[in-house]
Amino acid sequence: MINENQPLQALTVLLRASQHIQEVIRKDMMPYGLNPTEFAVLELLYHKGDQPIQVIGQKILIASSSITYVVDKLVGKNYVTRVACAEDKRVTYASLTPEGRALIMTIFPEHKKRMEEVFEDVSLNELTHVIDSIKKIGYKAQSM
Amino acid sequence: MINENQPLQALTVLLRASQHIQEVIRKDMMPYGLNPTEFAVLELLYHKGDQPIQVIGQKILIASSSITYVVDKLVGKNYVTRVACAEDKRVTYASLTPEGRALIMTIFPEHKKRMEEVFEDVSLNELTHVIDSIKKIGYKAQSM
DNA sequence: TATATTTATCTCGAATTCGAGATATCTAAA
DNA sequence: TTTAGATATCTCGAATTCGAGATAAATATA
Repeated sequence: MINENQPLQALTVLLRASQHIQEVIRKDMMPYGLNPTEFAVLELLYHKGDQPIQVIGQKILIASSSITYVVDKLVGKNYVTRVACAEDKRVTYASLTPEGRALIMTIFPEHKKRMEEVFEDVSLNELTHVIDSIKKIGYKAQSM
Repeated sequence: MINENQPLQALTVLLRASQHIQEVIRKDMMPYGLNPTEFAVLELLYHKGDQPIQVIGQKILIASSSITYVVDKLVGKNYVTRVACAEDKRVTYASLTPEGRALIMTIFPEHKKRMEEVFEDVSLNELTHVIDSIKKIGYKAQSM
């Protein structure tokens, strides 16, 4: 593969790697009865605190109507509650329940280890460069 | 962000970039009435020739039952036909129709240009390293 | 103040993807 | 040859995601 088709090769490699990683996450979450989106929401709330539905959608790149569905699921499993915003009555926060917090505190360290595994064949120095480059690519794509 | 959480940062950056790129592709294909999966199938057939349903699924990482659905859609649009395999009667090939070939021959050069745009902020040398690293990461994830 | 616009969430129906199981065919082993 | 297991495709129902539109609330403008 020479330079001519480098961007297309980069595209393929990038998208396939993402799919494989997402598959790892999907399998890791299955025993907990979570899909990757539900996990992403729990992780967001755990690390960033209560978040408006709207903001969750922006952070994990999912439409607001889809977030409503995911939060419904998590509420049904008693991992999340909806909390009305006092200042702006249009806004509803999603908030971890004690059960939700306990679950994500169990899952997250395992997830972190697994991701260290995924990236273990790439040196720290290499990974730093990769992050820089992929950031540029992501920003560019976002702006298009 | 120091090294402690580098793998998690890499994960986020990688998955988000992929989502943004896929969104670019989705929007680019919309005027042609194709979704990204349908485009991926047409592109595969265009570059690799007729392919068994099964193989298409492996190449674009989609379940065989989903490929059946996608190929049905493309057959309905008259871009693809099913061709029985003479040697192995279990196998059905998907094959581009003249209309399908004409369409992908129109779309593909535009797609290529767009992807060059996506990656234009990263030098060729940089991109070579990125491809190497992401390949390693993808292989690792695939093996887990 | 009254009206128009924007924003946040939700409802609803459609599209896409999946997994489990069915069917037909092929291959290997007894 | 017959049987058992493997393989390729498809059917079906469920899960997930989306976009369009509805509703309520906040904000900006006349």
